[in-house]
Amino acid sequence: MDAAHLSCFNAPMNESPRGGAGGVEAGAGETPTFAPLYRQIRALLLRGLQSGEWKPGEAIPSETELAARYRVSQGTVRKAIDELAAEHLLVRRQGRGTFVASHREVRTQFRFLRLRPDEATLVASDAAAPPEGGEARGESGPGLAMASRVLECRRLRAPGEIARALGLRAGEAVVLIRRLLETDSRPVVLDEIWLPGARFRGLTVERLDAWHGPLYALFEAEFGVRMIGAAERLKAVAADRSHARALHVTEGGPLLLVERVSWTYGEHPVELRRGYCVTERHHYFNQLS
Amino acid sequence: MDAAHLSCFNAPMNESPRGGAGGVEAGAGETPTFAPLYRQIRALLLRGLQSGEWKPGEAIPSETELAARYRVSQGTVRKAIDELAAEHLLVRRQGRGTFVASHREVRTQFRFLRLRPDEATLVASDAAAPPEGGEARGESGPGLAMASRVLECRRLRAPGEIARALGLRAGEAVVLIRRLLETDSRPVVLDEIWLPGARFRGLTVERLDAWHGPLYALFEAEFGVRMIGAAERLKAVAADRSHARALHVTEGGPLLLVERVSWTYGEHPVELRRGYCVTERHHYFNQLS
DNA sequence: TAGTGGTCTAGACCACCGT
DNA sequence: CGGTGGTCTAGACCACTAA
Repeated sequence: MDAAHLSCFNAPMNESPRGGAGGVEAGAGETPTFAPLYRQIRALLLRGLQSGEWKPGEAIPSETELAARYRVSQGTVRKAIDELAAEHLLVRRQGRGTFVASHREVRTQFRFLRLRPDEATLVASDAAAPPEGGEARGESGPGLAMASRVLECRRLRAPGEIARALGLRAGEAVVLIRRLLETDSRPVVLDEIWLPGARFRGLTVERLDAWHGPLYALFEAEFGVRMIGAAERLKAVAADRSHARALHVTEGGPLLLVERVSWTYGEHPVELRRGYCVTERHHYFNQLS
Repeated sequence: MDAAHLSCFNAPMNESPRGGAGGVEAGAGETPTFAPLYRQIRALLLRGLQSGEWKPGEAIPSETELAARYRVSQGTVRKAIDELAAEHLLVRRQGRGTFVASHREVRTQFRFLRLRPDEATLVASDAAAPPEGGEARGESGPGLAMASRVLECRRLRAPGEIARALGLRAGEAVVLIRRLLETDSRPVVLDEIWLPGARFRGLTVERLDAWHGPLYALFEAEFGVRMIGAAERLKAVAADRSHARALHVTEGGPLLLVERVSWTYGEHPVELRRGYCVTERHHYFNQLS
């Protein structure tokens, strides 16, 4: 990671024809072929994150140091970091530094868990940052920590439909996890999780059982796969016999089906998940703005 | 709106003890009692929006003019506007100016309509701004324009539960709208919409029938109520007899229930909505990031 | 006390837009 | 062409954090 990667002339603006609203040619055949400086810095930071140069939970270099390294002003680095922080890829902490976001932190761990008990208040003031204090409390917060019981975890060849969603060729190896989430030993969610086999070698039932905490934290810590985004589709469906038995509901009763494709850096899909949820005492929460 | 509203000493920073990370005392008993300058500017802009000084679709003064008016630098105004633009309250248009967001624009009109036909692609590249061209096309885009058939619109006294959600006293006047959304003359959503009577005087079936376009655009244009956010709860429920008849589904079959509380400026709730959706050919879409 | 992110300013130049 | 937002810089000072 060096200033040489920057595809522009990096003298101070007053002496160069660079500045302004436009930008400069992007390096190495990127799609836009033209981007402002701070987006190039952003791309460099992104590369560092993707390559594992800075790992989840670790601090990246200070703004001053990055500015010196890339030969740009601190303000430009700042704007690049601002964007990555807005996307929850980085977390800024005043006085301490800027850190790579991690699913092991309580802060972010509920962004991907939208199922909540009905007692939670409807009017959410999540938008504003919370008072930044309850970081150590283990399991309160908006979502509830549900107990996970892994039913199976096996490797098989990807059916066409799964392969398509994960960007694999049909027949490539995938991992299938089936698990049950429960509260008060009442089953709430039946999950079916598909992962590309290549990235998740060595993922077994034992490994899953030994892990206490969010699944994505395991993926990040053990397999270097950090989930950064997902798209979900929700439907109401009727429970079939197997669902009914696993979830202790009547056959034909209503279930909330949540289909999710989640991705890592570069919008590369790495998980397909189907969750069948009992919504008698829980609901899926969403905030529009 | 005048510089006098600013609760701080507005000389250039080098001559004043203001600058820095902290901020200055907020005016008139606000909650935080302390906020950086750009947040005060933000609050002033917000006040202008809320008071109707600048109406949806109109341009607000230029950054330069606002900077002069409030006696701060353009960068500070800029940061305030950045936040409001990120919350979709303002829309920046290079070369033209900054405009008050409006539900009449196609751009924003699908942010509150999450139900989509199943044919829509799952992997969404919504995150990046679209190539900014198809602004005039009427009804393509991610969501589909469903035909609305108003079943009833009447005024009544708010039941306790409704009053609580809308921040009213039980028994205050509310408007109840019931409507059916359909595609290809197939019913898809049965909506039940509760509004505070005081803000929506003169809302009738005729008024609704005469309006072609999003409901929120009507609210904004005719009643000066601009929706800026909402919280939703989703559940899977079994269709009762009346739902079954209205939606042409079998009694007991699965329906997606979407409960929504939406609010205007100041997070003041102004709508409670319950939608029962048939998800045979449609799904609720959500993007996590 | 030294280092970090956070705020604010001032000024330059640019791309875009309507006229 | 003049005005608007968009980018970039340089430098100052502040609040917060850890040693």
